[in-house]
Amino acid sequence: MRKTKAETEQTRVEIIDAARRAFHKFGVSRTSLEKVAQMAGVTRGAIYWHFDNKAMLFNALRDQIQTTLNPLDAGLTSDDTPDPLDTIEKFLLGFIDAMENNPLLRQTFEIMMWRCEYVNEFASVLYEIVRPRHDFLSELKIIYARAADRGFLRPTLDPEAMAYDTLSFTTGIIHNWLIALGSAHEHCPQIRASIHSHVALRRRDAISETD
Amino acid sequence: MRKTKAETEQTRVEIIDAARRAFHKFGVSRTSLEKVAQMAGVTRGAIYWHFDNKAMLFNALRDQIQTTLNPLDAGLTSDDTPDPLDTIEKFLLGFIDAMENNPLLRQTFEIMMWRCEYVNEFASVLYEIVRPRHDFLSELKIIYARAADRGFLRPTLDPEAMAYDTLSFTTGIIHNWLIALGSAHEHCPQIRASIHSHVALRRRDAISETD
DNA sequence: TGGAATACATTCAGTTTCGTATGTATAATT
DNA sequence: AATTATACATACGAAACTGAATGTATTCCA
Repeated sequence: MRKTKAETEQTRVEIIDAARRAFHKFGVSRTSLEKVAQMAGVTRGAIYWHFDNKAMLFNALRDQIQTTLNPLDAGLTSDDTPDPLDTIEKFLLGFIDAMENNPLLRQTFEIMMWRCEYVNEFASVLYEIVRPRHDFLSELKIIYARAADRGFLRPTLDPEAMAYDTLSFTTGIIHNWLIALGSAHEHCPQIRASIHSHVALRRRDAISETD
Repeated sequence: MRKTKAETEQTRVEIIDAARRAFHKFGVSRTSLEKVAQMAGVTRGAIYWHFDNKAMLFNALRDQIQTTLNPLDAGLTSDDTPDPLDTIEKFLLGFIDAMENNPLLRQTFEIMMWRCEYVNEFASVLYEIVRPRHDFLSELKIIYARAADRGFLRPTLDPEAMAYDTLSFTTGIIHNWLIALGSAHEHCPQIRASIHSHVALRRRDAISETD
């Protein structure tokens, strides 16, 4: 029953895909590898061949979304717009877009937030959640400092404090938005307005403050 | 082996207490009722007497913190300060204080955020997480509208949008703060400054904007 | 083209956990 | 004081899950 390399990679992907659906439906703990195997159309033997255990399978599932996330990060890091605050706004909107249009990404985030218990072998995964947030914070500090330099940030505001504020805001909207999606699949249109007003609040020239 | 009513209530509390420590250490799914019983110094029989199953025990654990949360909510709802923005700031600071000083509260929040999978019988618990946030949002709308009425809010700002912003901010700081606490038990002093600046950003008379 | 490595499927032993059923000493009730 | 309801402890049956061990049909490589 040996497969060609392409077929092998195919089953690997199918296992990960099945695991994502299973984790999302039953939670990570309650999902047995037998269940994943059934949903992938294989047996546990196949899973144990590709992955050491459930934690490794979870990690593979998490790594999968990096392909989607990297271009977003690249857009944040590059300094290609004159107004750095636009960069932040575009990044946040892009993130929401990605979450709306990419069910794979959304499911993975929901699993990480509401369907996984970060203890024992999963405790280390928590670091993988902290790190991108920390990176995001670092990048925000740079961008806000740049915005201050170029005179786009309101003069009284401290770039570092604004970075913390935006990090918290971002964490919060994603959490609350995903909760809202979970309880009822509404489109939540005000989230984009919320992002816009969050950034606008920091701009030097607010709409009616024509100095 | 029948106990008096006071003793009965005592063991009930001890079971809940043990469950909290167990859930926090091992995660909800991986915590067997046998383990909880051991940590409480009883047998599973005692647990099944007081609670139908693990989900009910979890609910009891969640209800326990309401006693701590209610006074905070009361402080938010009451209109006893002239500046409504102060009410918001005080509430947020009070919440952080409570989390810092009350390990029971903190542990319970950590369990709800990182050590529970919201599926099947726990899916309904998610609603219990959504509801207080929704209530908080409603209250924020009222308070910001009041602040606008009394002239404390910067005129260009929409009270409703600000309510969403503050809800997201609050969700975010708590999440990020608890993550930071989990990875390393630092005091995170900038969180209070962050709260202050968040509210200050919405005030009509910012520090250097002496009109 | 034949042997070795591969990509699984199948089987097995062992542990863990749950819910319930039953036993029992004692407090509460009358 | 006898009875009943209570507050557990103990024992039992059944199911689920894991990791490893083994079997096997191919594919790859020399």
